[in-house]
Amino acid sequence: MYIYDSVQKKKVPFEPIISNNVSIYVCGPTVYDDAHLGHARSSLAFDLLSRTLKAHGYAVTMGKNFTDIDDKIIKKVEETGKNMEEITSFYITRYLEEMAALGIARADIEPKATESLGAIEAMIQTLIDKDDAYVISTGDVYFDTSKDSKYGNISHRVADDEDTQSRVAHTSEKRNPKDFALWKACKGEEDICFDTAFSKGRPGWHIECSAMIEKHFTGNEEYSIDIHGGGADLLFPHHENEAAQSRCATGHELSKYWMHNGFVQIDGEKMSKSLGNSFFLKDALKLYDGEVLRYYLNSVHYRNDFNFSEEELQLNKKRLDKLYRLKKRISPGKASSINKNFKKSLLDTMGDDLNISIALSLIDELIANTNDALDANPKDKALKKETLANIEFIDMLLGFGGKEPFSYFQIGVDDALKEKIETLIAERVEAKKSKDFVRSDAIRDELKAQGINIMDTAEGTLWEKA
RNA sequence: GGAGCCAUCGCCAAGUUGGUAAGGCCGUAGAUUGCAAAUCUGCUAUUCACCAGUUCGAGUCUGGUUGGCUCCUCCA
Repeated sequence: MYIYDSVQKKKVPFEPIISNNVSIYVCGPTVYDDAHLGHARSSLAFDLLSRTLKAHGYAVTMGKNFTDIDDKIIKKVEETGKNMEEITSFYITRYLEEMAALGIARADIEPKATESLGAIEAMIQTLIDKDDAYVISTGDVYFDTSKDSKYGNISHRVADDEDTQSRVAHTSEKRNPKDFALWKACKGEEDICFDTAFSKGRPGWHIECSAMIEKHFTGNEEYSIDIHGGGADLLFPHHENEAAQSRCATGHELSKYWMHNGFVQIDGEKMSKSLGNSFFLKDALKLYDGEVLRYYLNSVHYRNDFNFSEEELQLNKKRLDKLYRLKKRISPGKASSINKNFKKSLLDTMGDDLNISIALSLIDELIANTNDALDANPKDKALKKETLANIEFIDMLLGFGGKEPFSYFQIGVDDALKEKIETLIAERVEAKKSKDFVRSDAIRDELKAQGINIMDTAEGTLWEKA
């Protein structure tokens, strides 16, 4: 299969460092607030990657961290009076619940910064010993970017020391303007800090990921992991710095491939805290089913920016509905074996750097063809069973279409309403029998007013929630 | 100021190595239906922001113009 490597800036054949095994590390969230749609998109992108690799026969080990030591978390501690652990565990739990609602599998390894302090300290000490890092008078530890001749290779930034335009304030004790903090010494007594040989303090953001990767992945003599992922905004400086410190500490490259997902935008602008245009996942999940959100957020290629709109979401729901209508048509039943050509086409297109657009069009084609065949021969049992198997495969590979089809169309309808609907439908069937179309149409309108659409089929009158 | 990405039908969106524009929504004509809905069939970009170049041939390559976004500060 092929993936797009954002360091080489092109689509390249994927060859794992250890045959048939794939190690992926994705930068996870800093747990100081609720996850927004952007977090969802990143998780979704790499979930899709993991599923695709597995479907291609690879054994995948996925790592995704939680940054649970950070300035913003400390700020939250000060604001709320709660302790750090209370805050981080609350948001971690919430994050995992929301990702589960989107059909995202848990990572195999979910390291936290607080649980990786030993590895972090060891890596910093190694760098200090090699003089690739240095301690300044305050106790802060900086990485010396001039010691890494390849610094800049990840983001393709010119490794000059000019950066006169940079908005980063310079610390006078830094050897080079580009040097970044590996360790921040604590300033006051109330600071949350940990003891080390070099100073009392806490880790910088970049070192966490490098240390966690070294702790949990073995890699080979050339690379620590196969694929390092994250949002496009992490390319610089985060991934550049990770790569540099790991290279200097271990003597080999951090990751063989780098993949970055595009942003979720609102009205053409990146969704972010500072712009105040965040759409939180918890709010989105109140309004829409997780599966619909998943389908929608995955409908645009992972590398492209995604302009979120509720209208588009509704249109995408209609597209998903068609899959479920077909499933309704062939349910209940037992799946037989999948259509080989369909499976191959889907695997091939997803294997081409996750070409979801083609994958979705293949599914639309399957739906149309199957409906057509079923129109011609409604009792084609073999086709029904094969289609069920095809849909099972879609669910496994792409993560939608797995629900029981009748319940899919009844999401958000309570039992009382269900009973009322059934009663009205029964009444309408009687009215239709006696050709009382005025009454039957009135019932249909009444249901429609409540967001319930009905359709008369060969199998009887069916209803769905709009 | 520096670096990069993007620009395809009314809307969303595919389009590796250049070879003659997927799919969805909407619209529309029909089949089916008591009428609808659902389903199916047909139609719907000689054209890929603009200008120039390379080529037998470019949405795809090169240069430029315009517009949008992102990174250089925490960020998925």
